[in-house]
Amino acid sequence: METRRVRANPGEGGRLREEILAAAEQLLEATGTDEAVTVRAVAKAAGVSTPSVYLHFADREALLEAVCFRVWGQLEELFHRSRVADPFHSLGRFGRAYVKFALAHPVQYRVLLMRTSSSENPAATTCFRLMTEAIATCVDTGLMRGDPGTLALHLWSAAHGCVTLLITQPDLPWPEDLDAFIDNTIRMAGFGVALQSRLPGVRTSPELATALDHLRAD
Amino acid sequence: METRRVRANPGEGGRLREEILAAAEQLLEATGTDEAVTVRAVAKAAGVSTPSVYLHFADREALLEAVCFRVWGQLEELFHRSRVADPFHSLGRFGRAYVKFALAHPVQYRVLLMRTSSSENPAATTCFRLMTEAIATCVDTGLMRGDPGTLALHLWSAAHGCVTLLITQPDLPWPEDLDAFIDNTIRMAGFGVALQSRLPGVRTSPELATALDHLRAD
DNA sequence: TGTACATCAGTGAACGCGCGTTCACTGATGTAC
DNA sequence: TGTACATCAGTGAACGCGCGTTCACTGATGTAC
Repeated sequence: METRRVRANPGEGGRLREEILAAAEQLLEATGTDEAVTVRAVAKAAGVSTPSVYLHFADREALLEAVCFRVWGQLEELFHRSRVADPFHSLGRFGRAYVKFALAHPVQYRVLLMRTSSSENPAATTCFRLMTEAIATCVDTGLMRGDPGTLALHLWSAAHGCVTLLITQPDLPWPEDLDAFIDNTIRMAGFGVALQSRLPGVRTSPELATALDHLRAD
Repeated sequence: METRRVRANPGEGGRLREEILAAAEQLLEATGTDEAVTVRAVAKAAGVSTPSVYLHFADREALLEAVCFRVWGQLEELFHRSRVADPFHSLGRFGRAYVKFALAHPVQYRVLLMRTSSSENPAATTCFRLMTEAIATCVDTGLMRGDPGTLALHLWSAAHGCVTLLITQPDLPWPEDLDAFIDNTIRMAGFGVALQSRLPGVRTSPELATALDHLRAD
């Protein structure tokens, strides 16, 4: 940013805040790591002196969180748009949307959900709520059994594991058709949760094979 | 460590290496974060000057990796001991062992599997191999269908997701009986993988409900 | 219309910190003669 | 048995760095009289 910044007039101080956020986000996505988001680097990228950042953010951590939440807000709307009539189908669409959203914003995902948050974590809370709402409708129809919150944690584990393995271990032998893999991960979780609540005692292959054989009746 | 260190004689220089590793591991587990494992802190904890660390480790990163691999080596033997005759039952035992091992060493797990490793990651490679071997026997018996490697990635995603969510988001409303939750996560993954490969077209509740109804024949 | 003043967005310079790493050195031990 | 020397585990002091953060300050704008 070599062009001379135009100073904001009194009353429009919030303008710089947006410029700082944009610069920080760009820096975050360009470097791929939050370590690059130093107060100095952000200020430089925004074409402003370092102390100016402190006019709008209490400290580095507050800036970093604000940047990550900026994109996170879109997730809720994404879930809304994914909703369809059938609850199980909806659940699958939520899961796929979640994974793809996370993979589209890997650094933000890392900051928000892969660090131990010191205080309460609104990102995690939002995720949990969305997952729970989605699964509650499946429980209502009798398709699944048990506490929606706990079932949601199961489903979320699967989606979260898929995302985080993909992000941090790109060198693993991932299948070529990644969309299909994600799809199957979500289906695995959905099927697994449904089936598991109906076969509480099953632990061995013969028992499971017998149970699954009944499905061939179709 | 206030007691005066006894200097190693020529030929037994490797002794300090072990003492440094032990000190670093203790530091890692006591603080709960790898950020606390600085060269200076480790040297101090080992009762030795800072440059001495460089006699045995190329740099800080090499030290950190060595510390984490120290405990990781136990995982393979743990899998060996978990093996039982029935492959599906084995798979479940592997999964539970994996999750519990990871939760017993959360900081090492974080360093080895929750950071993007610059070079090849032996920890991830080992995990993948163990999972694939375990699932291959299930495929051999016809219980599951598909590429063992890909199925292993599905299973691993579920276990990994469960571990990482538990580690990084302890404030979520986890069920009181955590053992049962872990157990169900693993069963969900196992059931899910098996069922998913047999019902490739299912996407909606009515279809799944019909399929599951057949299981009630037992 | 002109002027003194209050407001406040933004700055330059500096503080202090802990870090990874390097360098020339020490000094106890084992060994060759 | 005594002595000179090579070996090598371990050290003290320092270098340079980038960081987060603070402080006293500037200077353009809007406003009251």
